[in-house]
Amino acid sequence: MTGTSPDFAARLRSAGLRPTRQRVALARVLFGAGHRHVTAESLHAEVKATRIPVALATVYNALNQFRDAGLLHEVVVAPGRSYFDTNTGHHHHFFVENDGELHDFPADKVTIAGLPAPPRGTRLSRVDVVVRVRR
Amino acid sequence: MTGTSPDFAARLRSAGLRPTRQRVALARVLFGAGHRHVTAESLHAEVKATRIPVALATVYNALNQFRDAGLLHEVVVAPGRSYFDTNTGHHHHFFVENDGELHDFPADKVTIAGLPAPPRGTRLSRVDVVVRVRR
DNA sequence: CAAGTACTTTAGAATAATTCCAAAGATGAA
DNA sequence: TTCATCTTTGGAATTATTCTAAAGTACTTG
Repeated sequence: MTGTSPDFAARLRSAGLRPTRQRVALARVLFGAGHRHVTAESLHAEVKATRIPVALATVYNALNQFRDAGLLHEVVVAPGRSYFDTNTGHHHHFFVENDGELHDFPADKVTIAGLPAPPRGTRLSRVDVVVRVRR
Repeated sequence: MTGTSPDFAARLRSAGLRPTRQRVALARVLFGAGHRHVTAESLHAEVKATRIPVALATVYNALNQFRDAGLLHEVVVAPGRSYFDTNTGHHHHFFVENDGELHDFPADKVTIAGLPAPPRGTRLSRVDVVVRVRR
């Protein structure tokens, strides 16, 4: 073999999470290929297909833990729906309003000038740009 | 009197909405003073205080209709919570992550350069910038 | 490697936000 | 006024998410 298959257990461990059977299964689905956008529901459906039993509550737990550990970013674009993005690098989103699709685009070409200073007593956490489009 | 008090009924009518007792009451609360950010729940509480009976379902109906009519903008910043903004002009938001507070800032000073073209088959609807801050 | 402890998972109940529903009520055109 | 149409309403239904307590699993220590 040329490429070593990523060691998800180690990755979880170094994020401070025990590499349990279900967390590893979830990590494999999430981080096994390119960047992904998932909802708890969609991820649950995917992981169930791998024949490893994972409860929906566990998916929610894991997503929140992964996010807290910096393995995922949470993106809120539509009421009542949270997306989790495996791309934790600096980037922004296209959101297709018709069907709820989400696409990344890199932030490195984007310049935002003229932002006002944060309200007093607050410090900047991050700037999210959502470009809403319609079909 | 110098300034005529705004005619909410007329405003609703010209938005294509029947000026019912409850819609007028809601419009009065929403548009009576400066710009507002409300949730269905908070608006419901406010309008109840005016002694005009309005069901929560009606508040949801009205907010959606007002939004569809262009009288309000919907802002989604936190999972499971939608804010409606009476400021329909071009502007962006500060979102204080700790307490869910939302503040407007005008878009006229803000320049965003280097945005990629919308995905094929879509046209731009609008660009939302959310500056997330923490206390 | 046996044990114990702390952390996890689980199913289902609980909560929260929002929408749906069918019946009762209000509005505006004629 | 009359009536057809649009609205409101309370409560049930739905959807997304979190909570809970019991059962299971992982890591540490001896």
